[in-house]
Amino acid sequence: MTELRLGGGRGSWGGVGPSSCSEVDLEVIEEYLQEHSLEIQPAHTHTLPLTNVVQYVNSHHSTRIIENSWSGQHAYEWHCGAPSKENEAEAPIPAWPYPHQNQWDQVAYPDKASDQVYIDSDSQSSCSQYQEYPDDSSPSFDCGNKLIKEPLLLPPLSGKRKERLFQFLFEMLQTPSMQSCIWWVQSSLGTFQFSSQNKEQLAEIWGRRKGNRKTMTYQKMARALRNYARTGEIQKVKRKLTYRFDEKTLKDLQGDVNAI
DNA sequence: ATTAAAGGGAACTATA
DNA sequence: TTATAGTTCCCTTTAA
Repeated sequence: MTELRLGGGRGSWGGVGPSSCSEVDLEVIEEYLQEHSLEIQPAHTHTLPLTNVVQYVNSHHSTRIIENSWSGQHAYEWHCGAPSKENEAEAPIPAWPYPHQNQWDQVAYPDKASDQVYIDSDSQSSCSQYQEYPDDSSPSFDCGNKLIKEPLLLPPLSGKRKERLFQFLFEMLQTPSMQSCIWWVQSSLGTFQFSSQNKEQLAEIWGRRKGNRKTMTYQKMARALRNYARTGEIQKVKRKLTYRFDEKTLKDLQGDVNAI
């Protein structure tokens, strides 16, 4: 009971290490991003610092919704019935976060993920509500690659309105490389789902982007998500790790993205 | 019975 | 200074 508490809060800062779980993965990813930093810059970024590449992209790319759907029809169904591998096979390294080349601009999504990646699959989800569940352990991407560090670590620009959580999630949903962490269940309805295996990594990215003192966890991120139930941006749906953007929110987000 | 996920109160931080 | 939007902690409940 001798935890050092600084800043009057509950958190102890200064010695807080990163969460144990995915530290290695993040390092790898960050390195990867670093290597590709130059590729990221060009087309859309003008003179924006890397820090904001994603944010910039977020508001300037066109909407291409990648949707992973699944066959479950009831809450929790896929967890037990569907060929979920979540309990055993951990997804490799979650694909990583950065929209390396603003890919969704006119994307042909990565072959590797094509098994379960659909472009704007609303058009494909005509027959039943949900079709396929994403294979959580799928995307093979370049697991061994490294990703950029800066975008994840630099503090956000001051003076700029910080990105909100629901915007971040929407952005991640458009990011092919994030498919192993989050995917559309049904994009037309704004329903999306987190990966049981990789949700923590997504949360970490969020935390880093926000420049939080401590490592963000899914639990904490979900707490923020629950606040949206009050304000309406996102509602929880009765299915494991599944949420839904409010209609208006979804429209706004899509609008932002299309208003290039 | 165990565990992961969900839910929410309360205090706190950072920013506009 | 106040409001907003989380963040952090912690505890309880629910469901598989």
